[in-house]
Amino acid sequence: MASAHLQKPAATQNDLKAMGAGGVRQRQSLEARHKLIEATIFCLDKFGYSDTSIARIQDQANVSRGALTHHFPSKEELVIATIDSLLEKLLRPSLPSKKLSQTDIVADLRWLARNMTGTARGRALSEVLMATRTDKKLSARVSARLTDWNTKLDEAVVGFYASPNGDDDDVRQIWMIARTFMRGLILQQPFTPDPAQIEQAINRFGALIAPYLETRKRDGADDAKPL
Amino acid sequence: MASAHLQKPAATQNDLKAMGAGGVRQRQSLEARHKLIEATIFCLDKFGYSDTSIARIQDQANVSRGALTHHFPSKEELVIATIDSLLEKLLRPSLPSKKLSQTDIVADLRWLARNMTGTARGRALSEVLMATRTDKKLSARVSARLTDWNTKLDEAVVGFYASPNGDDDDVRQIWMIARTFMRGLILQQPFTPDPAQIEQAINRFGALIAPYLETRKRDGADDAKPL
DNA sequence: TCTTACAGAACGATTGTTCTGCTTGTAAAG
DNA sequence: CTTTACAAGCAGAACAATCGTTCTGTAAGA
Repeated sequence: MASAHLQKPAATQNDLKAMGAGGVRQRQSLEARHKLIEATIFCLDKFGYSDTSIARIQDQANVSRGALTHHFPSKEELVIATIDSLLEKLLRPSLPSKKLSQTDIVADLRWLARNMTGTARGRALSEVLMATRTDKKLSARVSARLTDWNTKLDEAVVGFYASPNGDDDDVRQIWMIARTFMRGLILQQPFTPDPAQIEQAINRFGALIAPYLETRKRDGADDAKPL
Repeated sequence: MASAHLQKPAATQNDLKAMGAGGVRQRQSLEARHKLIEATIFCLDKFGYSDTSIARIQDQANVSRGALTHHFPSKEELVIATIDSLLEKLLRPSLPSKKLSQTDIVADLRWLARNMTGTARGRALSEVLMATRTDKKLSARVSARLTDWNTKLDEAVVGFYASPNGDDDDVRQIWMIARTFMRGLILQQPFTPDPAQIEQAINRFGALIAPYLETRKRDGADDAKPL
């Protein structure tokens, strides 16, 4: 029989905060898992997917090799748990200070760009996305999660924006294009090292799609911000 | 003193054709280099950057280990030569059958998408681009080539397209955005596996930028097609 | 004759995984 | 409330496999 923690989803900060009690054992376990996932994200961002080795991760996490293999019996498990963590955090970014602008779509796009290319989490996700292209084993295990996540995102987006012609599908498509453009920035950066030029391109892109979007009247929960 | 072939640029098909004569020795050398570079591109596309090892490349190229290390004393040299080859071919795509449409910008964009995400060369380039983000040694050696290539591309683009308001810089920016979007498609694909949806997004993106571009009257050489 | 082109063994370093042992929280039995 | 048994959590050695590089030796064109 598999141990309990292996069937649990990835440990997150929320989880850690949520369970102040609940057993010393379980708490330590979740803490270790969390540390390892954070270390993996750090390494993916700093060293890239190919140079993110088990040794480097356990080094960064200050965790013994035995502890690592105990929580994640294979590297694949660790990567998948990391992806889960990345997706969850990217879907519910905790930005209590800066809410949706609701008026300036270009400003929202800038926030989106910063979230996807200007943070370690965003870059780490890009690294694993690139890896899933060729790693079929990994792809088989995460593709469902990715498409699900994308669908959830679409729903969230439609909750925030509307099309002038009332077509929700067009809103979804426009934002899918926006996300694609943002992801492309990571691959375009080697060609265009000047940050100012990148920023101008983001603004210009925002101007291109702004006519086809309008913010929807908010009528309730404001816990999430769409990517 | 370094050997002559190390100072030469990457061997290309053009080079091979150009020098039918020129010494058996040099010819064999260029041929081996070409085979190795092509094998590297194949492996980058099929296995990804992290799983593209020397052993796999020499296996794919049907070349001995000694030959490989002779032509490329380090893996970095091979990767750089491969990048050079990729950039050159992508700047001068030999498409004698299908010339620039000159009228349908969306069709040109589709061609661009196919070239960047639908070919082994395009995907291989994406792999190394992702690698340069974290591999500082590699980045230091290729960043100048990439920015130069980008500039050349801008010039070519301006030769083909114009802005309705006459601002060439705007043409450059629009096409830079287009290239960025295309690159993003590779990273977006795991989220959107449906090819039809991708194609629709490409068409929609084309419609977004088409109003800001018009084809320039061609007045001469039609050897190159801009990316 | 001498350098280029190649063949292939050998190298230490590092990869991810498996294994054995030890500590300790925890829950059931007394 | 103790005691006891057992699994969870963890430490670290050992593993074969593979990584990229370096080396020595051979064949052949210039």
